[in-house]
Amino acid sequence: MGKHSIKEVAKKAGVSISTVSRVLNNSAPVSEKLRRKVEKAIEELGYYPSHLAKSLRKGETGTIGFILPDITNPFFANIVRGAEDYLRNEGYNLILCNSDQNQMQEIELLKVLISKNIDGLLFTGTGSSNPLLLEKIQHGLKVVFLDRIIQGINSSYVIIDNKKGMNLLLDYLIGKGHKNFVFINGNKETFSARIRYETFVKRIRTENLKFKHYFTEFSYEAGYSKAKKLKELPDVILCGNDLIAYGVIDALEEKGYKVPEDVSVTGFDDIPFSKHFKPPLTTVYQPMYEMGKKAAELLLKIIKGEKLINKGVILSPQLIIRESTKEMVNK
Amino acid sequence: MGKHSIKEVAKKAGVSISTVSRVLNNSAPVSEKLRRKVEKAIEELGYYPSHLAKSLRKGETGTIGFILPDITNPFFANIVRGAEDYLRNEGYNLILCNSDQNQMQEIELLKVLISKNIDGLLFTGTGSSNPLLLEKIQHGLKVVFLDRIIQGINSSYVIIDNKKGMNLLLDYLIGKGHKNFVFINGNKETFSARIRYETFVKRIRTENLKFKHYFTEFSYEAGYSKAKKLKELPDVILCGNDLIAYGVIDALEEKGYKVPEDVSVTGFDDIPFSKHFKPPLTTVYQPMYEMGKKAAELLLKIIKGEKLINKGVILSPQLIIRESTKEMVNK
DNA sequence: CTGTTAGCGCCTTCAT
DNA sequence: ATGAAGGCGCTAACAG
Repeated sequence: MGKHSIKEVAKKAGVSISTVSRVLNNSAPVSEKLRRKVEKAIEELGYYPSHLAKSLRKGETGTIGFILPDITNPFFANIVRGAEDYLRNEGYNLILCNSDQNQMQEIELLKVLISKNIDGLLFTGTGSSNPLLLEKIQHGLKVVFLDRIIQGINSSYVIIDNKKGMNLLLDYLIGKGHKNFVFINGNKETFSARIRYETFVKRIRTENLKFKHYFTEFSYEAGYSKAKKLKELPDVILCGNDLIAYGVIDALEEKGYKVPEDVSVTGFDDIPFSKHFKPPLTTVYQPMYEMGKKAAELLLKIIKGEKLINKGVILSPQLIIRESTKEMVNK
Repeated sequence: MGKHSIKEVAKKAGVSISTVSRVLNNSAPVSEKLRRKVEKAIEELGYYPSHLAKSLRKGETGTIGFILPDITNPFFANIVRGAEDYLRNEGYNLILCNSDQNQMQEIELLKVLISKNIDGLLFTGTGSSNPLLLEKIQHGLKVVFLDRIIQGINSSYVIIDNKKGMNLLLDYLIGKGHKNFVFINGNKETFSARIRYETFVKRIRTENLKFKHYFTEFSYEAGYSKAKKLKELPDVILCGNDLIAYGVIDALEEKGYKVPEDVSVTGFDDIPFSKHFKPPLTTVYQPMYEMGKKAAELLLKIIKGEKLINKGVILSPQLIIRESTKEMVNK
């Protein structure tokens, strides 16, 4: 593809390569005459500068890595979109990596990305500590944690206020008379799952209500199989995310129960499809696109060495009441 | 982050840089003694080779570009997952770019990716011709078109048999007694939309049935607003993809119609949520993950210069009958 | 088997 | 304002 180097341009224009470089980057004054010659040569050759060589020289690649569990989950897809839009506008590209929450995988990916000299990393991983990542951060790797923080790593992050989200949900549910709770949560190691768990238990206890809690996985299948095994129905089943809720509802209906008549079900995330689910899902909205965008913004600031006012951003969730929950009549 | 070069390793190990390079790449025999020294030095320094420098030297970056309309659409997210899984396994990374079907954007993205020396490109763009892309291909850029072919560009591709998909759907619908059709299709410029359109019209005409056809966009909103404006109801509304169908059904229900009692509605793609939609969507399944995987596979073969048996891959769609369609009783 | 050397394409002093 | 030269980190001849 029109593989030309700055050298050829220089030759064709009858100038030195430094002059070409100067007009290319406007890094120093160049006489009108030479500038025109160079521009003409560039035009005729269809020359593009090699970002690669520039990267090697300058130590910046203009690419950001993004390690996340699974792009197939709309929650992450929307986050990625927010990040990519912002980065693209700022002249950066995104290398996307699916980790399936597998720490080994995360480490491999991290090695590759670093060896490709990414300028920074967006990281949505498991919550367990990650020694390699920790080390790299200490050695200067720029990273913003997205949606999930890792214990023992002091770095920038963009998360939502999980405590608030859970309490919003509980306020509503308790207000509607629910007294007996089951919480089918996501992965135990995941930051947000833990926070929500703690908030949930604390609140339920102070209110003196009944509950059961299970850590599973953030997937449709996990919700489905857990719900299949449920012996008795509570007033409401809280789910770690919308995907789990989908699985739970499907399983429940297969067992002959009606949602919300027989049991209320709630999700978490409000991915775009939850509005169209049968029944439309009561859930907690997370500003996914904005999370991605804010994280990208923050990362770029860090890369550019700006003094940060806030090293972390905490976004607000929002309660979305739809039709998978009901008012408890008596009890 | 532990910025060490091969030079430092060489120095520390007391050997030449070529020896280091040799043990790194196993590119030539090295005595056990030196090898051990080098390995020790690498270990102690925490050295990683710079993929960047290697890329510059070898002219290969081990990264693939993927230009697609919108990762937020599960259809593409699943394709991407298939591609990324395969590529990661083969030691490649994916740079993800959302184009929003905007040709200007596509061209900008293409320029950036080329200047970053991608080894190949996965492209899901508009159907209109793209002069820059055409030129780059002629100059040796390796690309595989995914889901959509561009007129006048002779390159490799992975698509599904849209004709078959449409006919499967029509077989079923006609068999169930539907006689009056509306087709709310996606973007006019899109390859698959055009093929389906042609197949549809041809078939409906030979069967001597009634129809109307509209090109819109592949989105929920497009389906919603088009359905809102529909004056009279046909027996069935075919939709260009599942997203459009979601919008159509929602609009219909807001107008007080029931699906499928008052009108059948079908989608196309079978994204994972269509099974859970209210009502569960009758649609045409496309093997998304496999499409991405196959495309990645094909691209890598091309990059490695293998002689191809098939320059294109056509995958088979599958009719998925659920509850958004019905048997017509009389008429 | 091992070391020296010449670039890959670019930016950046340093002279002029 | 312009050019020459060095080097970013690496691989691939080429000697020895």
